[in-house]
Amino acid sequence: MTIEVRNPNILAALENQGYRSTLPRREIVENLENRSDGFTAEDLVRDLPHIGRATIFRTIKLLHEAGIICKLSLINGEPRYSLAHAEHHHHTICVDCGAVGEFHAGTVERVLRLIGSEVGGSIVGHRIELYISCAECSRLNRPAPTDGHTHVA
Amino acid sequence: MTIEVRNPNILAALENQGYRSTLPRREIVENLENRSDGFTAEDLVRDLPHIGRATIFRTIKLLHEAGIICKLSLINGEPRYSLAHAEHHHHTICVDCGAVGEFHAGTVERVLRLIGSEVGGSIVGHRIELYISCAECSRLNRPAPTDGHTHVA
DNA sequence: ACGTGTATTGAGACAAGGTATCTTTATCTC
DNA sequence: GAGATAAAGATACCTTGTCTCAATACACGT
Repeated sequence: MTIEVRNPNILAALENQGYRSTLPRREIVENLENRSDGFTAEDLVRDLPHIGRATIFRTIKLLHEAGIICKLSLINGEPRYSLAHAEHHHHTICVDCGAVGEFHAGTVERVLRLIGSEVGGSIVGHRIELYISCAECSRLNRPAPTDGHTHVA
Repeated sequence: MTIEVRNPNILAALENQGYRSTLPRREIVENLENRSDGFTAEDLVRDLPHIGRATIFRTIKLLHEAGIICKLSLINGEPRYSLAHAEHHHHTICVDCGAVGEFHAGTVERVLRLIGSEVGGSIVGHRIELYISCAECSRLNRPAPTDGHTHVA
């Protein structure tokens, strides 16, 4: 059985790190590449029913550790995954349709570094998520309500 | 049975919103006020074994919705809760000891608002978490390693 | 102080997301 | 192709919550 992988870079990256190129991994990577929005582990489980649940989760973890996919959380904390396109970035997440975008802002990084130096100790990392109602959704829907507590910019 | 509540404001806030002041709620609020670090729901379940699990979770949800506690996520996504001290703020979380701090940075808010306007649509909210090794932990431990993927400032 | 309506509780089943274990299978290397 | 070993599949289990429903406890009017 042959699976056509549009972008072999991901598999190559895994192989360079000593991982084997197996059929389930190829199928999962192929499935990932055909997605534009954020997805859940269950999405993959449903799409690839002949692949075991554990393998799906193991592969997601692998890809996450390799920096190939990002794990992000919706406004209510639900997890979502998304293919990483840039090196260092953060995400905009549409609360209505779930579309995920990437952005990078040097200013924000600088300010966080400054804050880190003020509190002492050392900075390990940071997480920034910007929840939006995307252009299309906010045109269609009435303006999305805030939850009253989430930090609205 | 009388429970001494150091800070009656929290209960008052709930009562003002139409909620009853029950014994379990008083006990949970009291327990919360004696904590400085982030805590899990299971911490409360363990500390207050005579209160039902469901009630612990229901009360946490209630307090969260009322803006009295914040829900935040560790670097690996595990949930933690923390008493809110300021109105609008974000958190520093020590990856070694779990200590939670608050900060506010107008610059970051402004930049995020700007980014939101660039992507179109409307901003619903944002989440910012700054993972650190706090002053004490980074003095004791060898410098905390990064996970290689988390966005290091 | 005392019923009474209703919010809340407790117990336990259930759900989502994920990990551990253990046997079998598939890859890679020679 | 054979052999060592990584990885897969099945399944049990874990964590963090949520739902249901009967029993209880608040708060309010009198």
